[in-house]
Amino acid sequence: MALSRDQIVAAAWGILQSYGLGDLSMRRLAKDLGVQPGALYWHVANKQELLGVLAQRMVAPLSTEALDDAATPLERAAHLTREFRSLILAVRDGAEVVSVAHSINPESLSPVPELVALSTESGSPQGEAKYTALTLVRFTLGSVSTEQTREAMGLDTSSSEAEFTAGLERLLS
Amino acid sequence: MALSRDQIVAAAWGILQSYGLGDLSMRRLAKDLGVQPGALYWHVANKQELLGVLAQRMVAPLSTEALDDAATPLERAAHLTREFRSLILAVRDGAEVVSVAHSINPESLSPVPELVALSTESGSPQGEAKYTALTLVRFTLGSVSTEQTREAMGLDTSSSEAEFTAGLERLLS
DNA sequence: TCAATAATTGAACGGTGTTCAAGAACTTCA
DNA sequence: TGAAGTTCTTGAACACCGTTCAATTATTGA
Repeated sequence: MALSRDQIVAAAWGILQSYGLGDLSMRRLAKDLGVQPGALYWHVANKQELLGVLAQRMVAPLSTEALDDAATPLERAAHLTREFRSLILAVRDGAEVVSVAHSINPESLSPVPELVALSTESGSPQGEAKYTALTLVRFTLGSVSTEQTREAMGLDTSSSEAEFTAGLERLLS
Repeated sequence: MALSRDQIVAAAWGILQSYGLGDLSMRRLAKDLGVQPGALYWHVANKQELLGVLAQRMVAPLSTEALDDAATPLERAAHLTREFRSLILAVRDGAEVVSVAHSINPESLSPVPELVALSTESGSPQGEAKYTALTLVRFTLGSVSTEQTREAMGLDTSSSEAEFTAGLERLLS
């Protein structure tokens, strides 16, 4: 069967999930697909583009997140941020990958647009809402980055969740 | 003259400052010092250890930061966090380097201990103070990481300072 | 069937961190 | 001074990395 872009992305996703960014090389990817490394470059411009796709895939569930209308915008923002943390935490080196994607496109990558909407809905002026969203996302990325670095080094991460929750509460009060 | 650990650190600092983490390879470092790469490993265990020393060097000015007694603890915390941002922002890829060091030793790397002290001084309970400090540092690292990634890609960074200031104010109110 | 297009190979370019036997350069002590 | 011991450096190798590109093979449409 012919190689396809989707196949490459799927294989890359698998390696990232199971072995981490350190093992996700173009050569390893090619070997897993039974192909020479050069073949990948017909379907994908470079490694960074591939990582961008993986980042989008990681946060994709957020845009279809069920928005419980019973909850207040503030509660929904908290829930969305928690969900964001869970999604990137579940993929090895997820924070590193999403961090670059966020940097390139801070205002359009989930959950920033959703958080801006919620913050506006709860009464913030336009500019303020944007700042709130960016602060939430950058704090979360910083936190998960620390947690995953420690995980990769075999250090204790038992306090990570409490630290994240404390920060989230400070930011949403 | 004999090669020394300090000499290696100094040369590494120079490369990081002027050319960034991408150019800071053990081979490049050896070449700059007029030595074979293997020689470095007599003085330094590995590259990561070296980066740890560079991270400490970057935040070192914070521990001797003049603490203006006229200001409130809250104002001093804000000032210290701003200073932290400036220091890592001034070194190329500074956020990336300091982020790893912070992850390995979250509670002893500056400015965390200093921020804990200030937060306690201003009336926070022990546990709360720690959370405040960690949140401030992780938000700052997330912010500067974004800013430096954009810088390295030639993207606009003119809104970075305002975004940081907005987040800082939310966290210290 | 033949030409055009799409996709893949194989090889190379110029790197990377790290290890280690061998040797050189100093020190110490007789 | 000379031998022994320690400290430091070399040179080569190992096992990788992202990316490019001419040549080649598959596939498709006429």
